[in-house]
Amino acid sequence: MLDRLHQRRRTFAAGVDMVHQGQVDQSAYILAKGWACSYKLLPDGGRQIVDFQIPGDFLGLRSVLFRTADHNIEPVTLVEASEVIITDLLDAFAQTPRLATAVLWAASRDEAMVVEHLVGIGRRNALERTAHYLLEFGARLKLVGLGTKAGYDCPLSQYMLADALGLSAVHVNRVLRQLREMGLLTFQKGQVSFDDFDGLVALADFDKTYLDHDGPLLR
Amino acid sequence: MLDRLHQRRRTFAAGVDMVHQGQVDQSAYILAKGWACSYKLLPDGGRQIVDFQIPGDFLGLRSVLFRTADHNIEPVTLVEASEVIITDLLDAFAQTPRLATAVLWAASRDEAMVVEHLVGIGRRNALERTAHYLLEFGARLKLVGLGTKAGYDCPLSQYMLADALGLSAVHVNRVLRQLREMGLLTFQKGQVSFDDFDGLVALADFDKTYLDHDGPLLR
DNA sequence: AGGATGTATTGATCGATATCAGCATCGCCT
DNA sequence: AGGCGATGCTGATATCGATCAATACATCCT
Repeated sequence: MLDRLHQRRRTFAAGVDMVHQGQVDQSAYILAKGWACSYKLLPDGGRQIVDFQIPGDFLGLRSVLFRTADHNIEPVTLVEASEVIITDLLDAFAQTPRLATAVLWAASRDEAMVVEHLVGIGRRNALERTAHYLLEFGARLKLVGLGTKAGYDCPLSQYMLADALGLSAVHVNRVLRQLREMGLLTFQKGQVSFDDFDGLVALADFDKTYLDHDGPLLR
Repeated sequence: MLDRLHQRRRTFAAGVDMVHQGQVDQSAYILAKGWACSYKLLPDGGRQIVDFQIPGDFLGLRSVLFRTADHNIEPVTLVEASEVIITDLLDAFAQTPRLATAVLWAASRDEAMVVEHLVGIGRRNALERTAHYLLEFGARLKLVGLGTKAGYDCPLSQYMLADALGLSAVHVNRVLRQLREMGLLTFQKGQVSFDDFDGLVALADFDKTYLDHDGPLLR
């Protein structure tokens, strides 16, 4: 059903916003290739990255529901995405009510991730938080076949990681070094390697099941 | 339509969890009276409050969709809430597709609030963050007729505020004092008074429109 | 009345992380 | 080849907010 809603495939260059705050009436997408990030700008020029999107993720749904975007979306790498005409999607709810539940479920999963980041930033220190974040990517990428228990390709710079973790880039660098020296994980040259997966999970208090809730309506 | 889904009215005493992490198959509610909060516990015993719910808010929807709760919900005051049988709700999507859109919209609004808190905790200092939070309550309460531009009743202790803001209770106390001494707002005896609304908005970089997006499907 | 508990308040000290500064490396552009 | 911007890395110092400790004041319980 969802497949029928896919429209033309579009590509976006890295670093050029696909959506920016305040923009109205833009489209939603399903990410096919590459990474993107959604973020908010602050008056002091800083930014907070709210989430990264990887292949398979829905993108821009909230902006469409609100008619005007409340955040920016920027491709981290070259991105390919299929446009979804949202009126078609909403109309489809009438014929396929389960689709509505599925979309609602996907939105809830997104919210759960944001909540997890909120908890991380609010109550975990830089080391735990960074470990948790990189573990989460591992779990998400594995779900779509882009990562293994050993590691994954990660196109993020330390600056982007910092904006996501609420840290300075300098401190991210130190934390990564510390994780490396503790023998837990190595992030170098665009490659994350889990050197001691269980140790990491323990340090970060990572819930290995938190992303594999049952899909929508399985029972 | 939603009204037909309301079931028996239930009351919950302050401080006794309505839902706790890991619990399966519990219900969702619509809050009729009182305040509640959803939070996550951390292994070190600390907690992060993710959001507060006020009358009119949906509560526990995510837990139901996931079948197992990923957070706790605790009444802050004596709470009255109407139970919503979730299978009824999902079934209703078939007859009333707009209901699905409306629920999706409500979920997105919740997510937008969590995102705003994430930005606050990640990139705003304690003063701005506290101001922003208290302004947001003002906006939300005004929407349901429980607050005015001048202020509102707020049953939160400084401890709860601290758990929501990612601060220590001691520091919340100092921040509140500072806001008071700056002539911006007073929070005492369960009463928040905006002494200089515009000054607060400026300090907190508060987007006065961020909660009055058009409702779902207005066009 | 007396004690327990929860909350608000303030001071003193400590520590995690930011900020500033500088250097090294690499790919890209001309 | 040379220059330049982006990124990674490290040291020195500054600052915000945590933590510890103590007091005051309620309310509730006995």
